Amino acid sequence: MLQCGHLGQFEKLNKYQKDAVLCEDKALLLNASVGSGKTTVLVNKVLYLHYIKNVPLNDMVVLTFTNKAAEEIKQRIIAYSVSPSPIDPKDMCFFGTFHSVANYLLSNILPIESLGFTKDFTIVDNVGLSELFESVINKNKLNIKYKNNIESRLENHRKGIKHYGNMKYKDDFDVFVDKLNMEKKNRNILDFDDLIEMASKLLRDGSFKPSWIIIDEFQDTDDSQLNMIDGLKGDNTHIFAVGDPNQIIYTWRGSRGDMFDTFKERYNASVMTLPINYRSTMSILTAAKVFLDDPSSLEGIRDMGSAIVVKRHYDSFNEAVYIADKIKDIVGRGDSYKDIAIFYRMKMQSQVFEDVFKREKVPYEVSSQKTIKDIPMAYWIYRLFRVSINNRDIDSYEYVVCDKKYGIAQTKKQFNNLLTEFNTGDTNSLKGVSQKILCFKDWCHNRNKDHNIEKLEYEIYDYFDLDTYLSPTSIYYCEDQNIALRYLRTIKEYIILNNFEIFEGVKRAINYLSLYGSQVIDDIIDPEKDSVKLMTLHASKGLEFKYVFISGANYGVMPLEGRFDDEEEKRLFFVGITRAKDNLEISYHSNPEFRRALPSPSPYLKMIPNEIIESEKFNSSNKSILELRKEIIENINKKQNIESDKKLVSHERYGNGYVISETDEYITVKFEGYGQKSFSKLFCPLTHISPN
DNA sequence: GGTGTCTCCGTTTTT
DNA sequence: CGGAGACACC
Repeated sequence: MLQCGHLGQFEKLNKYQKDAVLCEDKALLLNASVGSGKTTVLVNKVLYLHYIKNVPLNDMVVLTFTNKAAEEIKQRIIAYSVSPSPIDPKDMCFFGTFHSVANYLLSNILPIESLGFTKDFTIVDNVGLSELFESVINKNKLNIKYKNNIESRLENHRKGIKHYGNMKYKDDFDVFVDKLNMEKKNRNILDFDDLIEMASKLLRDGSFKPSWIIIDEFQDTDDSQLNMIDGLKGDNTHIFAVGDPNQIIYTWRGSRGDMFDTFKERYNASVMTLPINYRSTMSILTAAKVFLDDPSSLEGIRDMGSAIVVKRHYDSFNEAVYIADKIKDIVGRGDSYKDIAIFYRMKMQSQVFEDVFKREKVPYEVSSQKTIKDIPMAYWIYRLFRVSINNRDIDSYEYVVCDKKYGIAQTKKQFNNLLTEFNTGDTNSLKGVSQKILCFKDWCHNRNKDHNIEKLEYEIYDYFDLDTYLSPTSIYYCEDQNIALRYLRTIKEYIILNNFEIFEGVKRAINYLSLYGSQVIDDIIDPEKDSVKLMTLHASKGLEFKYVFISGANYGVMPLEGRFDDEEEKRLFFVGITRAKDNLEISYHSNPEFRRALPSPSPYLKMIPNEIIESEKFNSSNKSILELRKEIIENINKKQNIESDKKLVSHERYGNGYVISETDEYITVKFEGYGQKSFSKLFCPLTHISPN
């Protein structure tokens, strides 16, 4: 069977990998060491089952945690598609994240009507969910305490914990939960958690039972996801789970540390291992092994390579300057910026690098967990479609009309007038965007079928007359137009792929895309950029780089002091060092700025054997360092002043103040005499005042 | 509106 | 554990 033509790939698999691919046990747990080619095994498993064992692709469910992982798997499978029996991407409809598979099942297969919803439900993102909270509270005049923490209170509630913390005085939270669930049914909307929960519930007594369930990164599974797997599993279903218990770094967000044991017991699973690491030099692996309970589960095949560099810097600023120089060296010797990454424990640690790299002209990119909300144009279009496909989605109507950049209503009064008109639904007297929204369905149905669907994005762009809202004079015009067209193009591609009728297609595409966040348009903003990558240790999981710098490995930072699971912190450090292919450099600071950090190195550094470490002497000859520091600090101050002068706000209690910082959900304001205060924007007691 | 008491948060983040 | 913020009570 191995000589089978289109599986030449098999010959490249090592013994362990091959065994795992060929194993047909009812339940198999593959313990895949770091860098051991687990995705290769997963992809080959699917190909083997499909081409050799004749299991149809749409009889397999392949589950991942991120869209990125799902896309990679699908792409690699397509790449092996061969001409006598090419793979139709449509057959991989059950390949995706837990959420997207749940979405597919609920909108196509499962009887969601029995839970009070219809198949054309809308998925709300977290912003939409917060809007819903607000409207439920206002509508029912509920007294809810700790409004900033509603989400964690809901999570507790779901787990059966009725009281939040040690809260002494009761509020209307129970009523709130009931009303919220009612409102969801009224509006026919589901949030991310609902997708998994409802799908699991309906799968359990349903008849959809695939032959194979394949799960990637199994160590990240949480209880609700395990429930969904349970629901999918029928008497004849095979389960194949791949993961690495040494890379459990997400227990704080629900993944369970004992998931491997649970799996073994519940499904009576056999266990195989993938021990061979192809990625890193022996020095790096030797360091990594120190952090494993069972070092024998990780074998290397590369030679020693360079020693691991451990360096002490005065502080993070000096380190940033030093690394900037070092990066220039590396690039000067022929490697690229994109071969280099810098990891740290906390997001705030990126700032120094950003400031210094900007000044030193080192191209860099901070891996920030962007949501679609961070790309205003994309989010606006998304909300425009939400209300266009569901006219009862008043929250979205408000968003579209009142948005400061693209909206048309400047005041609450103007909005209320527009809303009153909108609610009449009189498409003849309405004008502008309101009319377009209400007529969108008819427009789709009456659209000239002869028009080439390949141009659909431009048709829709013109239909909504988007140019009006993008204001052609704005400096963002071109970028916004690109983003808008890119978003529309993605919708079009989805419609073409699935051969949907236009309105139905848009409706489904919007749900599908809301599970994709900012990735929908990211690649146009950030095309294969050759830049140094800055990210947290958490964000580094799954990636690899030729050069890895781990910054700020001080006592108190790694492991981070506080109520933390030290074992998990250790695994996090392990994840960080095993990203390095050739060179690894770890630093700590003798004068750390972080409050809880001590000037001594992390205990983890002392665990690494001395013979593979090269501790360079601290280089203090850089004369311009003080000047450079001064210049950068001045720049930062100047920037902050300009920004803060612009945004003046007023608060009932604290009086006037200016905005220090602002995110999607929170706004921080400095008041005279009261200092800094942060507010949730949703329940924001602030009003803007003009600078004069 | 002020004061004393209660309660939470610290870090990481995907869908 | 300690500080900041939210809440209750007057």
